[in-house]
Amino acid sequence: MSKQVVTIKELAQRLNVSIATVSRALRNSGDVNRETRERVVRLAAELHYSPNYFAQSLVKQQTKIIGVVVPTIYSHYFSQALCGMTDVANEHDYYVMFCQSNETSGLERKSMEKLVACHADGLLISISKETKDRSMFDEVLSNGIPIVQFDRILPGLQVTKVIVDEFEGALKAVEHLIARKCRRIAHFAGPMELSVSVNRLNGYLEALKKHRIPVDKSLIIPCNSFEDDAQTATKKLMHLKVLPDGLFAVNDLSAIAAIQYLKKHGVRVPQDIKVVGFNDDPASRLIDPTLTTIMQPGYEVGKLAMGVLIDEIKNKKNKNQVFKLRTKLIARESSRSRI
Amino acid sequence: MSKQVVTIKELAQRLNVSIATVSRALRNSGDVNRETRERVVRLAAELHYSPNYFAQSLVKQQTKIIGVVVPTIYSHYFSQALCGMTDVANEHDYYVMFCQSNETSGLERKSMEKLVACHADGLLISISKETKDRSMFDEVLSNGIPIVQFDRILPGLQVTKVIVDEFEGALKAVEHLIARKCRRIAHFAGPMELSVSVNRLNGYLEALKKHRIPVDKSLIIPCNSFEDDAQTATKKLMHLKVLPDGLFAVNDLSAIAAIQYLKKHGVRVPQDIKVVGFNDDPASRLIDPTLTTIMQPGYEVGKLAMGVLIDEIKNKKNKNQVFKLRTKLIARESSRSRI
DNA sequence: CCGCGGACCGTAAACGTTTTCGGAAAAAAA
DNA sequence: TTTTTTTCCGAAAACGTTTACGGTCCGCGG
Repeated sequence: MSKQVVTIKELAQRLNVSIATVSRALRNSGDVNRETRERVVRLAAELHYSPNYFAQSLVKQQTKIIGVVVPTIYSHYFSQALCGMTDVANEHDYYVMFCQSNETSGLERKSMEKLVACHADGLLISISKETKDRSMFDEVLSNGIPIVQFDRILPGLQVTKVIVDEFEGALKAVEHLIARKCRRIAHFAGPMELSVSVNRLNGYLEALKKHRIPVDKSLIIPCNSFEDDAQTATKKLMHLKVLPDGLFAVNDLSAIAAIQYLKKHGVRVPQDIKVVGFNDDPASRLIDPTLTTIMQPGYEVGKLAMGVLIDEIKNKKNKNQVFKLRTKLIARESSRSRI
Repeated sequence: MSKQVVTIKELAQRLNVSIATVSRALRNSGDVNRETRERVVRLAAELHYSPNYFAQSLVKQQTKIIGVVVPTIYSHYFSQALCGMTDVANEHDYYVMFCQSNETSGLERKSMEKLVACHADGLLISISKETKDRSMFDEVLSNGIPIVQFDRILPGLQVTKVIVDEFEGALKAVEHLIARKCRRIAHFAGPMELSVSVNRLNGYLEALKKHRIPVDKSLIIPCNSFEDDAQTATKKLMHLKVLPDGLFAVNDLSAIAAIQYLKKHGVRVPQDIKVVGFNDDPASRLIDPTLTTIMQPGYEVGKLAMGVLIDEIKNKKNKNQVFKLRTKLIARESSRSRI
């Protein structure tokens, strides 16, 4: 930012009026002669004057900046959410300041510090895998900056949360398998530090309980979303004495990796084992067989989170609510009963 | 932003020194007694003081904000680029203000206006499909704000550009097919308003020319990346008198849609027709057969673009250069010659 | 004893706005 | 004419910083 090109002061000088008048004319506030106003407006347009947002922020005590910090944008779900957020931000003339934690709590903290330094009006956060410590969150809050958590939640914070009903989604997924006569259902479980993984596991357990299927711990295999991990998990699965007839994976990528691996080793999907994923990743409709999955409304999560945050900012009120969005089961070939 | 929690003024009062001293102590500039400095620093830490970024920007005449405007983040390639950008921005303590044009020139213009209003130090832009008009770009430039274009370029602007060598990538792709004995090679061509589509088409034509294969216009089928469009394109393809033995698609999504459609209609890939895509979308390694494709270094594009922009800002110099990154061919099953 | 340099710190201007308050002039009412 | 009201506009403070400039005090050399 080299020396501002045209300021309110320059306009004032050129028109032989005070800067106050110029400001009033442009803001359309207070009294100013119709003719004067027109002269001001005309010259402003002519010189492409645009007010310095920061100077305004200083006196208005608001920046119209929303800080967004996500673990990584490199995931279909978070892309969708960011999309929804910026769309809503645009409607309300807010800026979105984008930060990534790259799944580390160090970068997450640094991002939050930068965000309070630039006096963001509010923060939208989905925590990293590492995050345990709430001190930085408390500090943000004590600075009077509202936070809305979405998707990945740090428990214990008195703030509004926008989440997806993972539990119910997982329940639906497993019941879908049970309805298709699966009785030995395996689960690829995500990292237990993440609330979403826990919720999906709990949904799995609840479904079994509901249908009086005993829990077999050897069928619950830890798996960190990464392709390699999913392959090892699948290998473990295939080495069980009795092969399961169903698999509920914590996300689509591991489900897809599993399917690939199973196919390569002569296990047929869905005839021998039916598979359900989670996320409705674009890839899920591209593999063979297409993957049954649980759709999470990422775009809606983003829209809603940004919406309530802006609302809280405007009304200076922490609603401290939990918004839980519903998932949708999308049945495809990987769980079909008759071929 | 409710009334700033703790300001430099408050620190000064509490310590019975002037605000100038506080500022000097914290900035470590000018002379200030060691003991005084320590007292200041200690109290600042204690009260969690963080300077108001905007106030600083006002006097320093720089915001450390980089505006990024992309057509949509809802694409693997742009996600990667954004990722690279934020990583570099972080290293240099810059903010990234994120905007989406949703492929409309209206939103693109509005985003740019907002970005000059908040006095971003520089802009990183990949244009929308609609963009024809350069007036807004000129205005930004005339405000002294440097621009670096990446990926999708609006021709004629005297600014630095970071692009991928689409031409050479397409050339490689088609030569790969030719080397595998394809002689009737079709091309799904993207929208001609986009420089990238044009470059890929030209690469295709060049490859044919180089190997003295006559161009058959009926083999060049327009296709707008969308799934439906790709299906209609594939349908057209199958209705040709003689089926092509190769297909070079403008991007992976249309290639994948084509493969699905071909498979469903009994055409074998790669035996009957070999297919190459563009992008190395994660989906490309998940379908059956896995898709041969051209990898574009999205993350690197982002890193480089942000890097040169920051460099130009610091040195106040528009280098007006073109950085062309190389693609990489990733051979997979969809183009194998022996099965 | 005088003067000088250095160490330390305060005053005030500047950055570009918005907004309160009050004043001048014009118009209306008396 | 005088008073009141209205219309329009300017001065100045405020937002939270940085920084150029100058002042005070101290110690030291002469």
